Amino acid sequence: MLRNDYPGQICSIARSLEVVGERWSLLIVRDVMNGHRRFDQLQKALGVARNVLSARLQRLTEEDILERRPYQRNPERYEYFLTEKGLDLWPALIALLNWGDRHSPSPDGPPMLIVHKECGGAVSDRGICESCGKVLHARDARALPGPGLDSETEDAATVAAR
Amino acid sequence: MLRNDYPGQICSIARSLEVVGERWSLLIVRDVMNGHRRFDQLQKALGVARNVLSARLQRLTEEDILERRPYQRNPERYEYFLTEKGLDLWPALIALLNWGDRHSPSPDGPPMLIVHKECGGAVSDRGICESCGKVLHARDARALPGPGLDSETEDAATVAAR
DNA sequence: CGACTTAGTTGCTTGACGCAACTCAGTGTG
DNA sequence: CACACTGAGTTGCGTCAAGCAACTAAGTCG
Repeated sequence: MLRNDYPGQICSIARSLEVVGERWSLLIVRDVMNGHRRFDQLQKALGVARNVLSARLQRLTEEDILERRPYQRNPERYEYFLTEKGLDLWPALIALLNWGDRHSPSPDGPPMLIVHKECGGAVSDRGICESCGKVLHARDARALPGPGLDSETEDAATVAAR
Repeated sequence: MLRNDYPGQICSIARSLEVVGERWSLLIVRDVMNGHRRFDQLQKALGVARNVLSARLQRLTEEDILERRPYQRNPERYEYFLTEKGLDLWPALIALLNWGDRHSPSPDGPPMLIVHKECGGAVSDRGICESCGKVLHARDARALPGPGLDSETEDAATVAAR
């Protein structure tokens, strides 16, 4: 049992945070959503310590949020994918993203935009397309670099936009 | 500067987590939403160490998520209230709550139910009333103890339901 | 043959958290 | 008057998690 539990808490929020409330966990989920799938890719994108990344990937895999699939043999190499449970974290990520944009705005606008793949509309804080009104899910949306992203971080942006 | 930052991250999710991603922060916000306003009340409800609670309340106040107001003098005693910024975390909390209910269900059903004050309808994972369809905010909803709450924790439930 | 790649693991250090005890100002009780 | 109690913290100490750097393992490339 890891230490990040909340003993005595019966609420589902607490139960969720036991799993995804650990430092880096949600950012790992976000990056896997944005197309980062391999250990080194995630490590470089996040700047997280390798041992911590290793521990988180293991925990997230155990919790059925990520799935570890081999993509080659000799030597065995693995990629990480989101399960349905992992993809279902999308509304929470969107809520946090919009909260950040609204209350700690960067001077030039949001660093990352989320748009509805189908119609290109902006996505609201509730994960709803503001142009067509549909309630969206992780697969319906795409992240694009926003105006608040300064030039020195362009490479990170282009990776994230894939 | 506290350690819980994510250097090199430009994303708003990371910026949000710098503030509310610390252990206990979101649970404190949840409890203040549910009517806990005083130090000892929060400490007992959460079971968090007093020094940690003290540090979190200070940080959340600095970040303008909570507001500290005196409710008596001699000796000075304070209560904590949510600011608009704090109340705006509601969609994120609802998303996490619903994710927990969906993916790590307790045997007897959810331990806590969120309902629309006005019409009593259930609240969806997007913070939308399932009976009247309105997009809700923190003040429009109320938490009630759910069927998954076992008898031994009834006192916590009644407090949370206020 | 040595350098590079990928995916980790190991060892060490620092810092955050948990726990218990203490403070401080005032109130209530015998 | 002495003593216990309340509320809101603060202090000190030990432990566990996170950061950092170096190392391993299996295979590929030049």
